Amino acid sequence: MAHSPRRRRPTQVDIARHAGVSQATVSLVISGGAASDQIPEPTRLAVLAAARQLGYSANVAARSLKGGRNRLLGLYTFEPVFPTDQRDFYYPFLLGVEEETAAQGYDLLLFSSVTSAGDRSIYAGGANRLKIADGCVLLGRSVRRAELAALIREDFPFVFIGRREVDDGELSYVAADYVTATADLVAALVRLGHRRILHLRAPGDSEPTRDRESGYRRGIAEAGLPADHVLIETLTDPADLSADHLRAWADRHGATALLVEPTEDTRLVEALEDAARSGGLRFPDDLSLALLGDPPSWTPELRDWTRYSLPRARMAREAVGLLIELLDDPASAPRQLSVPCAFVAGDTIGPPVTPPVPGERS
Amino acid sequence: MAHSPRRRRPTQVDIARHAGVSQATVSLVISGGAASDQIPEPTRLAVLAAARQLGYSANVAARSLKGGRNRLLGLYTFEPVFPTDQRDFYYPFLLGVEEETAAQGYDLLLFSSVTSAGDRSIYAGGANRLKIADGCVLLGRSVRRAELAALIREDFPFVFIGRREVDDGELSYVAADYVTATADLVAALVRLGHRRILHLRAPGDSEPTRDRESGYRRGIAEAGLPADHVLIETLTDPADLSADHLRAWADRHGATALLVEPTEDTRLVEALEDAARSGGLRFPDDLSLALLGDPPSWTPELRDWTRYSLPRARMAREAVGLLIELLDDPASAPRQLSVPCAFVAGDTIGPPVTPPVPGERS
DNA sequence: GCGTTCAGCTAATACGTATTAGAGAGGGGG
DNA sequence: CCCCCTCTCTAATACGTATTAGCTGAACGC
Repeated sequence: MAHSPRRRRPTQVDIARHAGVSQATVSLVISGGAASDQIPEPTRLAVLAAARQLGYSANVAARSLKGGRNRLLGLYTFEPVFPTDQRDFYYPFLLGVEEETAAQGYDLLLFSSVTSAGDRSIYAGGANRLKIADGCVLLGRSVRRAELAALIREDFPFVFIGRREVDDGELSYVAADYVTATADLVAALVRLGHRRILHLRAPGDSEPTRDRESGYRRGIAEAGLPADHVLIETLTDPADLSADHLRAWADRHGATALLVEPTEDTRLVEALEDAARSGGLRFPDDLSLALLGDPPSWTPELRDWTRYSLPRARMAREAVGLLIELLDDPASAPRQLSVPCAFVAGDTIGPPVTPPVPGERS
Repeated sequence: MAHSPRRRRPTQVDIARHAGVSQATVSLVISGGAASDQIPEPTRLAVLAAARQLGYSANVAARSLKGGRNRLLGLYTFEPVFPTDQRDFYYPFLLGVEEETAAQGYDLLLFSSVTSAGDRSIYAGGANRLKIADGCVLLGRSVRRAELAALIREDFPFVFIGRREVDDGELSYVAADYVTATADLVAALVRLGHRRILHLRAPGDSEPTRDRESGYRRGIAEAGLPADHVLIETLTDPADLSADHLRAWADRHGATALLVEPTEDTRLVEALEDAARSGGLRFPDDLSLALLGDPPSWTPELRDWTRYSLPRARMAREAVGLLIELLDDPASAPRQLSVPCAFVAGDTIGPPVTPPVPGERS
């Protein structure tokens, strides 16, 4: 079968010609929700019939150029989400965003393309790609602050999943309350009798890491423990989580419990599983250990880690809801939402086994 | 902080005024890769300086309005993919589509919104929603043929993942070769000594189901078995897969092996697991059983089913590649790709245990 | 018969960019 | 002095839609 050269997409002008009306009328019928009432039924039907017959669909570019809406929400991630071992971490967010977007009657645009320069940037080719969407949900740890600031300057509506700060102004976000959740975890350990609790934090100073540290410090302070009980180490490489290494760290600080900030990939928890299995380190028999967040995988874990759990799907849905509120009221100021983390009791903490260092406050 | 009323973004006109040139010159400098050489250095630099100073970024909508393309590929699924237990089945497709789309420098638009009418239709509001994208990958079992036909009539570029047929013309698809894979599975069973092999097929007559049945029939025929050895039952409800029911079916047909077409949700395989566990039915000790496709979950299975496996990620990537070829050469005819399934040996088939029915051809 | 009102439509325009034809200046060759 | 060429830049236009001001004809009141 000979294949016809691709026809030009029908425009409102084509429909107008076909239905014997003007382009303006077509526009009113097709998209003018309010003004559409003023068009009498016969005309409306004629236009719609012509539209259907010609296979019309609006040109997004033209529509958004004009300032109209596309009923498109974007999802932009600062890290590649899909084909890595990080996907298990990000997938629940994606799920939530997708679900709520659909529920609100929007379609979802995944900004995934890497530019020719190999640069995964919002501003590619001097243009803000996100602008095709009405608004955007942002996600990811390795934020490029400059781009965030530029988005704010441009007044582009977006919501970050996770607390983010920029010098140049406020932004909207939906964040998990790491501070309270971490402080609560410290309190739980103190109640069990722990006094020296080591916090293994991630390198860098992204907000999630900072918030966990704040929560840890607050927990220590609220337990009435002295300042020299603030024990923090930075975990640069998950490979350092060998059983021997963990024991050495605990001994050095006299710690009986560990609070570990998990990574978004699978390596950290795998290292822990390995320390327990082949390293002979038992939780909580030798050491209490709690995770400051979810193990990355959403598949059943080998261990039931004591931890708190981010309500990822809920955060995502809230973010979409917030974004749509921003869209509906463009004059509104940036807003911040905080959602609590869920405590998961697990089975990796218990009473301290190493006796407290002599001379320590009870 | 008071929030400024949304500022107007600087445009090329603003830059032009600022730099004392025309808008056309600005356009040439900013985006005219080739023509940019013809602009003398001082002018170029002046324009770029002005652009930087004003914080210019190009308006995508305007750009793509002019050019026609949005560098957007769509993904439309005929069933809701995300929030159901079908997601494990569809997720690998999504993964592959996303990956290849990104690799090709496109962004991915997920058509997920349900229209106001509650109708999950391509044609909503008298318009073809898909047209927002340059082209579209389609996916799903419960195809609405009429819509497919309409897409073909409109010359909208799309590729289906899975073999589909429409009366009105040809369409492009990337399909798994169910026929060969199923025939091969029959041959494997025959080699083990099976003669009476029961095929449990899904209800309905979608292409995947038809292809599996064709493969089954071909396998029986190629093994030189007579026509009365073609044993087919339709499995309406996965709950019918109880151990008792399976035994009854096998007895009625004198079958020693079962070929089961899996569903896209988790119920079927769960029923099988259950038949084995609480129903005391052992594979392959009591009965050989192979799946005509993947168990739905991509998480580790309890049983290692003998089966063939669709190369879902690869099919998805091929579909995207094919779609982009269609876009690059609009005059090209629809194309069909077939990819082989991978045989997974598993541990649920073995020699027949019930002795062959007397009088049967060896 | 004249003004008024109203429904039902259209003409015109703006949105920001890319592209093309060509204007204007300057110079060199005949 | 004229022709032609090059170099640098600009005016004009198209892209498809949304929106607004306003046109037309009919109905109505007085």
